[in-house]
Amino acid sequence: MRLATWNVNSLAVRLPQVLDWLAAQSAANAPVDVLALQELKMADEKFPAAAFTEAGYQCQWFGQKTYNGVALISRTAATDVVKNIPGFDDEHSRLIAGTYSGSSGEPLRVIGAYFPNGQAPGSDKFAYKMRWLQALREWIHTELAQHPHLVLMGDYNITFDDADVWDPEGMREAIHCTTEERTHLQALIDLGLHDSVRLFPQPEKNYSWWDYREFAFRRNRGLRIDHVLVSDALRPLATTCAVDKLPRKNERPSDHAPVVLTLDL
DNA sequence: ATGACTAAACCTTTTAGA
Repeated sequence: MRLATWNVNSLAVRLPQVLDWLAAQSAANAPVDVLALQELKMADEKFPAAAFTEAGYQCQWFGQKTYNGVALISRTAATDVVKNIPGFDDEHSRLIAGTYSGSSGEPLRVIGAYFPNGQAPGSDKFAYKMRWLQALREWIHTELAQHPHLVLMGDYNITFDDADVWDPEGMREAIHCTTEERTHLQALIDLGLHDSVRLFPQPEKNYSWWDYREFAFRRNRGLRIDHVLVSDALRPLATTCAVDKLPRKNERPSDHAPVVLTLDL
């Protein structure tokens, strides 16, 4: 199975690129089984379900006007779909989960999430990010008990460490790099999850997001903030995980690139 | 330069992203 996450920064703008990318994966004999999208920035009634259906995919989506919004695009149908963190009252559409079947029928829980940005340490938005992270950890704890094969992927808006930051000195304790955010990320890891990208050899300065300004992509001034976390039971089944920088070279690209995981499942 | 670019909406200006 191949799973991917991609913050598309407006699905209305990026739909052709998403369809092209999915088709290119299939053409390379590496079809994507589940693609988690973030930042749809569209109300549910505007979601282009027909375009995905015509391309051979099923969809679950949870959008909102202007901001946020997440979806799961898949070859097979999802069951037990959950939207947002149960028990956490949230005005934003940030999380969607579904259960899929592996090649031998074993269930795989897939959670796609758009973590809050947090704006700046000390801000109201930062406090919301911390509350959201706490609620996520508590819910993932219960999810892991029910679903040993679990993938939590999306735009985390958090770097693990200096290796994920193009300018670690300049961004010391800045948003996406604070100790408080990284402590929450580590708390997720401590539930029994693994950073798939770090399970495999990677290029130097391996990022998933680059600012639109100042030719940041061309200069590879980026951050690794899009992550694919796999559960303990899935870890031995992971065979590759990498950032696909190709779509970031498109005309009118998203500022994020997809991250793709391959599983022996 | 709390800027630079992109996207959406209350659209020639503001809000948000990261």
